[in-house]
Amino acid sequence: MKSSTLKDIAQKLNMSVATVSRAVNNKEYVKEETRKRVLEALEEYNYVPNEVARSLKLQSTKTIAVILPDICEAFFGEIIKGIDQIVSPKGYTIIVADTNEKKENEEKYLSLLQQKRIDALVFATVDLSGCNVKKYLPSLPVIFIDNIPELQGIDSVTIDNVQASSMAVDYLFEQGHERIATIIGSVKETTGFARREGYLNALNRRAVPVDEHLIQYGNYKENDGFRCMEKLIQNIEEHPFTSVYVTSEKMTFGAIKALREYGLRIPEDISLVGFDVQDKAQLISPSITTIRQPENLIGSRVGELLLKRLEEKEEEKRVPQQILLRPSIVVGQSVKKI
Amino acid sequence: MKSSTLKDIAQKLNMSVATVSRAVNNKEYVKEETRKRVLEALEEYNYVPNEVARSLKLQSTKTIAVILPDICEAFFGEIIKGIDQIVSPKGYTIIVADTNEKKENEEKYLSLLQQKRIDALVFATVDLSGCNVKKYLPSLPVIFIDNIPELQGIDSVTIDNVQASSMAVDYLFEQGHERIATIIGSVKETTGFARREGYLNALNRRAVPVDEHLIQYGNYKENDGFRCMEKLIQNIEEHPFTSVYVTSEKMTFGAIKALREYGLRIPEDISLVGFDVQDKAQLISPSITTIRQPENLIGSRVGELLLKRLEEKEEEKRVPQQILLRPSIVVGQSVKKI
DNA sequence: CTGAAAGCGCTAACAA
DNA sequence: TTGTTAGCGCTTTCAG
Repeated sequence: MKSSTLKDIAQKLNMSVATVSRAVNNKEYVKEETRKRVLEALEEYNYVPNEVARSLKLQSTKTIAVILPDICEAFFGEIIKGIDQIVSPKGYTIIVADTNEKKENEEKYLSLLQQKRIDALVFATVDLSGCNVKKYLPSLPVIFIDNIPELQGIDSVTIDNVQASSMAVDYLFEQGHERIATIIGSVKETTGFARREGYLNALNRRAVPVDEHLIQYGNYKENDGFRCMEKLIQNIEEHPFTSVYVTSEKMTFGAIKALREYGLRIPEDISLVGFDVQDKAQLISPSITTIRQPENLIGSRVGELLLKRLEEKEEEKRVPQQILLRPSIVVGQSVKKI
Repeated sequence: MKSSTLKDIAQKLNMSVATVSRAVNNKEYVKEETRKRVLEALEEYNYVPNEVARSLKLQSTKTIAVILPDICEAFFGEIIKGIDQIVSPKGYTIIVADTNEKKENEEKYLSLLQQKRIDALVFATVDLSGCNVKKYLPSLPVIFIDNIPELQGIDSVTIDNVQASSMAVDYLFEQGHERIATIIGSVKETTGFARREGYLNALNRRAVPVDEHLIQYGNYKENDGFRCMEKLIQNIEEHPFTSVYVTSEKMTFGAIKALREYGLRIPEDISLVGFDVQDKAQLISPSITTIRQPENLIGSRVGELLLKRLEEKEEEKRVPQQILLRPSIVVGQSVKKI
């Protein structure tokens, strides 16, 4: 059965569309009896509100877009769920745009979404210059997650990456490790930079000298983790270490493979702390001690900030927020006490 | 800078909105010079087409919704990517709705999406009666994936689940196994039913008698896998088996844990074939031999079917398609040759 | 409390 | 080739 419009209903009931509209939207100034008649008619004639028309009139689509590099990463999935929990009760829908880690796709989606007149944007960008969003920033609430571009006055929700690294290194210290190697992502990105800071801070706090050879830089891929670990192993004579802290999930996997390939056992020979390692099945052995981000919390904080921005009238006065959340450390069996 | 409308542009250029519209949309009947003037003005006055207005006029939002039970499952992530690859070049955007495996959320989203006037729907439902979509079916292309409700005349894209089970069981036969246990999902769902069929067929083809005690039924959760495996193990004296075929990823994990808990080694004591097991890091040992679905292909076939349906005029004549795709078997080290 | 009418931004039939 | 106009379905102001 075809659905009908307000006008259809109004005609059937011999009233004006204005009245029907008011009744539908539970507005005041409608006689109780009128409202009842309308509500019944809605059922009868199968009325389904047309959000498109409404959006056009109200200049708001009640739609939030999330642009992310890879929807298959459980990290983003959890965040989307967290956002959804908060915003969907308020009638917002989420559009997901997967860029496959390509900057040009970011551009493409940004333009497309602007045409679709989204109300707000959550952005996990790979373009740290952020130049491709700059033009939308004044007109649209944008919240960054994961990596944060080098822009002034933006909103973001992330974990405290400095603290994350400190937690990892402190834990290794507590277990008796002093020679701690690390594999870091690109320090051009905020995550990489901050995670190195946390590592250095933790060493400094204990007055442990930094051995630059124990710091390897990759680009978040599994391969980089492998390569970096390999390098560390090859130099282990001159630059010995008893443990390694790897700062992304994929690199952690790569590092583990390298250790296996070189016949080094975890944790007997080398202790390891990973990052973001998700082992739903708990089938990896030994189980990996890892830093974890509170994805769901990130999502709900994003959702809350989103709603706040959406309600604000004067966007000029908006004071940008950088929300930092606490990471946690999940202790497994990959670190040996010495 | 605020973006302008067709009307704005028309005024600046002293022409009618119709002409500007034609120029913008690359329609015919526009003098070359006029077109050029318009195109330049678009830049200058920062024109961004308003898809909302266009949707209202054209009665099409160029939006496809995907309703799924859990966006964190990589299975669905890959499918979304596959769909996106096909439909986004045609200007379609994807809305994702995560139901958290709850039927009531399906209802909620269905209604919401109807209001948003989506053009088509991809549905991984948990409601096998399918009653909640029935009312939309005539007016909207709907394609089912994963589970298929018991409805006549619907479109779907899935793997051939009968074949999947046959492949698993045949492989075990080839490795010398004759006493093959299995853990099956709910046979009320099409996936569970078909996977059991495949198992039974494979046994029949080799004239191996079916021992009903070797077939356990769970509900796709990890816990079910554990419980079923436990039951099999406890009855192993009266109903011996040398291998087990588990028909979902989560249940596979549960089964593995049960085997470990009972001190049974894989594959030395019991061989195992899993389903959908994704071991990106290849860190599970032994690596699991598993049936795999071609997620990306499922996605692109869905995308193609979607476009076809979207282009068709007369939906009355639509002949429903059930597309069955070939699963594959990934051989690991969890099956012992005997 | 209800109705008439304008208008959100766009497309397309029709007229010029 | 261009312009005029109606209208997609809705909300909201203003009058009644």
